[in-house]
Amino acid sequence: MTVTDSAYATTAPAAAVTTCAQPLVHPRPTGQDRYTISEVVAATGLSAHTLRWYERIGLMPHVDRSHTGQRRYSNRDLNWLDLVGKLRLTGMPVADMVHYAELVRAGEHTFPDREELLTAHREDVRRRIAELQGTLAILDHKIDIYADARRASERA
Amino acid sequence: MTVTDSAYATTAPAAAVTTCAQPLVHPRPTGQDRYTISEVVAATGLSAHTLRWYERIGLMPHVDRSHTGQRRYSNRDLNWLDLVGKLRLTGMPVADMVHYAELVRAGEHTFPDREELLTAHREDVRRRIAELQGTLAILDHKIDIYADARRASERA
DNA sequence: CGCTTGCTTGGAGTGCACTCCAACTCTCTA
DNA sequence: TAGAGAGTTGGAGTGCACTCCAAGCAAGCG
Repeated sequence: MTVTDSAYATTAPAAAVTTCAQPLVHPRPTGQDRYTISEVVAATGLSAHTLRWYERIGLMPHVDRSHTGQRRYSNRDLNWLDLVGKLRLTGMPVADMVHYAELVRAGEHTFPDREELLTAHREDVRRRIAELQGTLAILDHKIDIYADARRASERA
Repeated sequence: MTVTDSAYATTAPAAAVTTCAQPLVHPRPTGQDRYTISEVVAATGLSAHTLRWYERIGLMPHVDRSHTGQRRYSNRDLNWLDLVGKLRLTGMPVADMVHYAELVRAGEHTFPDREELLTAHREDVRRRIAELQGTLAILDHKIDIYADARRASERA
């Protein structure tokens, strides 16, 4: 297992799992390992623009090319995009994700830095969850008021 | 107590605020009902720019003015800004908040619309909490991997 | 051969939510 | 009376995360 294997791979070995009945998230278009950009668009929901932009800003490991210069994404790339998608969902700024990608490229000696970055982000996510739950209570309260008013007017 | 404009003009605006110990939520600078923009800045954490911008885009009810044309915010305005702040924390787009503000201005007959808007938003918030919790699990998993590596190297 | 489809590029444009600027007025204090 | 300091305005600028564009290349098909 190489450095990049462990680093860019988010979850299970994905290509091997073709027997899986209906993977809900990110169906891998073929069982193979060289996907065109449009296949990746279909698999990830990102636009081709965004995929190329991610590459330009250094958010992707080097994507392989066909003999005609077209991108060929590997399963590892897809796994990486999976992680990026999760981090993005949590509102991590792209700049931070780029930083993380740089750490991954730099090699195993950045493990502590990566752990720290993710731990800090986890704290952030926890804080946000708490925040959202607090707001949920306020929302409930206001909705109750409107619902009470509605029930009162329906009775009348 | 009759609150005249000149009475407020002579009151040093910031003086009252500097003493404030650190009440958790939105300390109301004076016990009164006509706050200057800088008092509202101190109370809400929003910038004066943002407060004026909120007004321009229709996110505020009409803010009262002093005889010299300066804004004087009421406690009701502060309460409204409080709600806006909560909604903003949950990532509600400003356009939606403006829509809600319009409904409020339109009167009580918009109660059902308001209830619907808030209910839809609550669903959104719930979805986001679930999303964040899902990501938390992935974060935990990756942090574990790095932590294991660190402990292994510390033992070695 | 021409046509369509899919991909390539750098750079420009978009939408959101602020954020700042220049030029001005008003009031208070020295 | 001069200057500091808080406030006013419309419009321009900023940063982020895309999103689109124009021009061009390569492969497959009739």
